[in-house]
Amino acid sequence: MRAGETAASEDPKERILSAAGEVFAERGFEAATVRDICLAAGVNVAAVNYYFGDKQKLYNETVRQAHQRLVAQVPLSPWPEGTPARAKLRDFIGNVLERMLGFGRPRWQTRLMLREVLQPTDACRDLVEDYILPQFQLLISILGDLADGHLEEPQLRQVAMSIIGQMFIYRAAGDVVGMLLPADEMQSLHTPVPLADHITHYALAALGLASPLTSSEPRA
Amino acid sequence: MRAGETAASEDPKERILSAAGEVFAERGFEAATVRDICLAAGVNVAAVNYYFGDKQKLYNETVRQAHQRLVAQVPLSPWPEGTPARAKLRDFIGNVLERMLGFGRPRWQTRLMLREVLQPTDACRDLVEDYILPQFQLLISILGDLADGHLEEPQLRQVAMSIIGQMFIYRAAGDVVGMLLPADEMQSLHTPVPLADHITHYALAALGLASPLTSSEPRA
DNA sequence: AACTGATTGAAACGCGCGTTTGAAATGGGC
DNA sequence: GCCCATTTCAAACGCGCGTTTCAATCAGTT
Repeated sequence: MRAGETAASEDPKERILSAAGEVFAERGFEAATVRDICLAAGVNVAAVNYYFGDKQKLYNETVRQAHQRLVAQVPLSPWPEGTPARAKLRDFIGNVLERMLGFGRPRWQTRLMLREVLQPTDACRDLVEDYILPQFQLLISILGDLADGHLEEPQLRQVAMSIIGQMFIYRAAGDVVGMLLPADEMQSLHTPVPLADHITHYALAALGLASPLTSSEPRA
Repeated sequence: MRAGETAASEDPKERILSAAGEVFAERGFEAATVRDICLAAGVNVAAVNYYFGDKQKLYNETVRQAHQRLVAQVPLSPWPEGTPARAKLRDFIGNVLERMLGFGRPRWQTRLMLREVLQPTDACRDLVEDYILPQFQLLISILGDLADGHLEEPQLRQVAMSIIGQMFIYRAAGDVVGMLLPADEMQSLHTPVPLADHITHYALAALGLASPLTSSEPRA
């Protein structure tokens, strides 16, 4: 009866992982129930223990898989040689924002990662080493190119953290951000593309590589 | 027998609220148990229901009280007239960071607020209106003074959100930040005072009101 | 068709949770 | 000293959770 299903996968293990991703991301480990996950996956409650052992192991596996898929679908250095550093910066920021806030890809993957960042469990160390740290180092290297020897590593890291913070708040505290801003502005200025422009310009101006935000001259 | 207790309050209602604050902040609403809270408060399990009705009402009351205490102890405009805007900016950033990251005051108060920001419940709307929005508007007005008419309100709000994001990440994702930075640097450069200097300078430089981060000239 | 190991299913188990109970303890007013 | 409202306490209740059970079903082999 493989014509009966609409969009569900054949393999029950896959279906459970996918449903678990959504439920864990939405409600967190504690509040998510095995029964809800199994209902969403269309399998019996016993299936979780049959395939994964227990709820904790299912969670670990869900995080591991979500994290590996994220790593796989994010190329680390997509630029042809000779690309100007400021173009790389703009691209980097745009990509991260698109991944964090955009509507491509299932939302629950990054939401699950966010939960780990906000309140790390055992699964977090791998996530940082495989996914976050490489991106952080890429940003540092771009900033190093931009500063051209005028900034020490510690200062580069400070600037990098500033840039990440500016993106992070929209993902982590989006609801409250929405309460602080006019609704129309939220949709026009605080979405991936204009935000990427702003954060990039803000950084370049602070580094003396673009005109200050207060002037209307073209960028240096 | 008021000499008998060491640091515990007399009033059981107070003791429950205080214990609940710590436990809710540490583990979240779902994972926190009424039994743990009562054990920490040194009262019987029935006391929660006797004084507050149920767990949910206790949580609401805990958030409400933590939020009101925060509001009460944060003066909104502590500057004498004529204080330069850039000094106000440095003060504002320093104060927020000190409140978020510093070791004065019980940690659980801001941690509870953070939980509300990350995943708002009913208690969040009041928190935003009474506590966060006024601070946000104060920051906007400081930035307005600094920009001196060269920036429109929407741009001011973008810059304000950038500044808040730079502080917020340290509070919300401190664990992961610690994994990305050398341990000694975390303690020397990413603590309230040096961070406030950095974020202030970053903003002023971006606004063209201080020398770029890449130069070693004194600030303009 | 019969056997066999892997998978599914409905029902139940034990446990810890929030909550309730009803009696015991407490303490101020007469 | 007694009364009565308030507060405390140990014990229990009902429920939903993660987990287990074991019989039913399925799929591949002979």
